[in-house]
Amino acid sequence: MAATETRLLLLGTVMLFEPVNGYQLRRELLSWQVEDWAHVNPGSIYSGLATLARQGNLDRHDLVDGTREVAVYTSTPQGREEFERLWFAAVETVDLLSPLPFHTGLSLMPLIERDRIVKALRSRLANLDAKVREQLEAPRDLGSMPPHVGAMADLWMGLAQTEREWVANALGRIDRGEMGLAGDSTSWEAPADDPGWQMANDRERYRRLIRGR
Amino acid sequence: MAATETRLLLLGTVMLFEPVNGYQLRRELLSWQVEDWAHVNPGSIYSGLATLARQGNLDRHDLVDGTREVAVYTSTPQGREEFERLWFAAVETVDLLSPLPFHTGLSLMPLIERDRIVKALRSRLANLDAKVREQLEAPRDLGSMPPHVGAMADLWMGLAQTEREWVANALGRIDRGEMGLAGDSTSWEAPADDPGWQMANDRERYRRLIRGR
DNA sequence: CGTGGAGTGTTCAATATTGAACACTGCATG
DNA sequence: CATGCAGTGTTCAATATTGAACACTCCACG
Repeated sequence: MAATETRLLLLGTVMLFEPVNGYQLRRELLSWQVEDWAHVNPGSIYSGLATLARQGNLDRHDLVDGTREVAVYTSTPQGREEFERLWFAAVETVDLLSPLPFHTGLSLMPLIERDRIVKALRSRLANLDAKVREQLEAPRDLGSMPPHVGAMADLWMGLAQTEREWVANALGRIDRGEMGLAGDSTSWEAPADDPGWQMANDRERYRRLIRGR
Repeated sequence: MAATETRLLLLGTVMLFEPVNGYQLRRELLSWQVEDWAHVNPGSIYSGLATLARQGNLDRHDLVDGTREVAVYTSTPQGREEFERLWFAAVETVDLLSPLPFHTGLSLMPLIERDRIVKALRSRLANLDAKVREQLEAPRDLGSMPPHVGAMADLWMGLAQTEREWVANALGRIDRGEMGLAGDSTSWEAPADDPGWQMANDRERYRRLIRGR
């Protein structure tokens, strides 16, 4: 779990679906096609959850569900604070060659208050600008570096520019209430055919089992 | 060494500077500011070299340099083949959320023949186009996904577009012989003040020591 | 000359990651 | 009602990664 985005992702997903077991998380993340970007294979989910529990960011409940034993996780207050911290770091920190934390953060936006999202994105915008300026003003020892290195720097600048525009645009959309965030006038609702009802059932049962101990 | 870009980077850097020891590699990579992107801390260099040696991609020579023992590495024929394989995979494979293999590949361009670079970049261009088309034609269940997910897809498209243009442009530059690659009419030369002479000395000494065993 | 700080070169224990494999429950099929 | 196959939920040994710490040399400075 060196890659802090695994922490962020697991903590966030638990918060979205708690109480929840490892397999449900795996299924959910697969359905987000997260495996395409984050590197979450079954093993790292379970060990990541264990680590987060050991650190006091999650509570582990060993339930007996019917005949079956199942390990179900819920977030702790400390875990929710940790999530906020990680989320801010992921969204504010610019590293164009490791975009995963940022993308992970974006995908977990709904867990953060609207005002704080705006604050974090504005901060990212500033950081992007700073990095671009830094790059432009760098003592471009032209001639001292091979041409392909210069070309790579161009690519980097292009990516920074693209992201900058996207962030600015996103801030506009949020401002106009178009991002479906909590507190927007027209907050987004999941469609009615409801593919997640199964998990909602489990969740309710888990909740009762936790209470009844 | 799950991240295959560490393999690629180490193998390539050894090929650039062989015979070379772990510390020299570390210094060189630091000077490329590689630690900013790839995650190479001292430990992973040494264990990565050990792994590559165990697999027969590198030879390890335990030399006595003056009074000091030093572990010096050279590439094997198998290692050079492996490098080509890894390089092609890194440059051809499009994963916009893990740009490191591509960047690592770009930084090691000088180790690859010009024609093969062109081939790989053309292939990447095709793969980028394919992914973009796929994304556009995806059954955009508009309304079935929260708006922030759609916004993330927009970001992804923008990045793909930016990279596409850069690759097309780079192909043009290579074609006009502006990239300083081996075989270009005006191949690029390091400036004369020669910051690498120290390593060149060590290299020569290591070569003699290896021969004299 | 000793004392210490910077540079060189490497190891190592603690931790994380990988993905194959396990164990179990339905349940459909011949 | 065996057989096997898809789904559920988790563990584990092998491997990789981390970064602090080690051991050494060189050299400057009081």
